[in-house]
Amino acid sequence: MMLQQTQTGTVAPYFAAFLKKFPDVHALARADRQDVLSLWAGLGYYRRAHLLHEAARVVVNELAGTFPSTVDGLLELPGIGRYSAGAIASIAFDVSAPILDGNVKRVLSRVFAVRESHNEASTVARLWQLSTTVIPRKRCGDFNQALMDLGATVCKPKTATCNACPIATVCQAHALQLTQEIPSPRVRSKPKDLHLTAFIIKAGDFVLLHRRPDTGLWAGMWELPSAETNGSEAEQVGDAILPAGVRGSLKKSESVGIVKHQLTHRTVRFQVYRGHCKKHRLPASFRWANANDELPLPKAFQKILSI
DNA sequence: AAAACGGGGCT
DNA sequence: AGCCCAGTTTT
Repeated sequence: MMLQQTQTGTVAPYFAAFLKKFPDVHALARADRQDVLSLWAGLGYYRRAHLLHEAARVVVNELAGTFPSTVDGLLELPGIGRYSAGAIASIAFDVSAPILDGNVKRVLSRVFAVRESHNEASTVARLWQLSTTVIPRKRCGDFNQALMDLGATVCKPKTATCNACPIATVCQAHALQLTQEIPSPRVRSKPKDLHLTAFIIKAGDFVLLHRRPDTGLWAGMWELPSAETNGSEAEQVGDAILPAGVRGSLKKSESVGIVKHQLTHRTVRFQVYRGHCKKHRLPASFRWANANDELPLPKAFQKILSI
């Protein structure tokens, strides 16, 4: 689940910490979601953490702790789609199932000289078909992993090293000198601008944090109190989002500048303000947090707090 | 069919 | 500054 759209090198330390805390499916199933999110903090695509937690609960509560071993059974679990079901079935259970991830798409496109864009659903369907046809009868899991590793280490997007490729002799793109042209570039939408005003409100060693809703960007994660600005004055933003007690005793807050944070579909620009006050009782969605609390905080807010 | 969903590695 | 990464779910 962590590896979905995330490189293995990035995942490794998160995976180690996660398994140390939750050694098996039972430990994960009875965990608090906040603790699951804390170990996911910084990894991104936080819905994956929620879905994995749900999947663990299904395995324990509805499947008597036994993990599904078929593609169809795996597809029933939250957060497991066609790729993950095929990968788990073939690698863990030696089922002859195809996979199609970013690496395999690129490798198969080149080997079979598929020039159509991966944006087209029909192209992806064709690649799934090809992935099915190339599966061997034995050691299909090893074969699938080899396909992915070939894409990750040899048949790379920009610098394919065909002279080091074990299957260059059967690669149609190589024969036709089309390796650089395949796959054709993906059409991508431009990142949209998101302007947020964020407040660093401190009370001694504590900082005011707010829990985000369970939907949308950074769902269920904690944040510095913030809101979309849309041209309105930061002071009004503060009036709108800060708890009344905090607002009343807030010493003059001052701007500490702009923090830019780049996401795939958003360019987030934080206008950051700093202020301090005494600790107050807070509404349920707020907390006075210190370093020991380990609340799940997205990278964007980790960055702001490290200023 | 398209959008939403993070963050970082690599060129 | 782009492009991509062991994709899935929701709209």
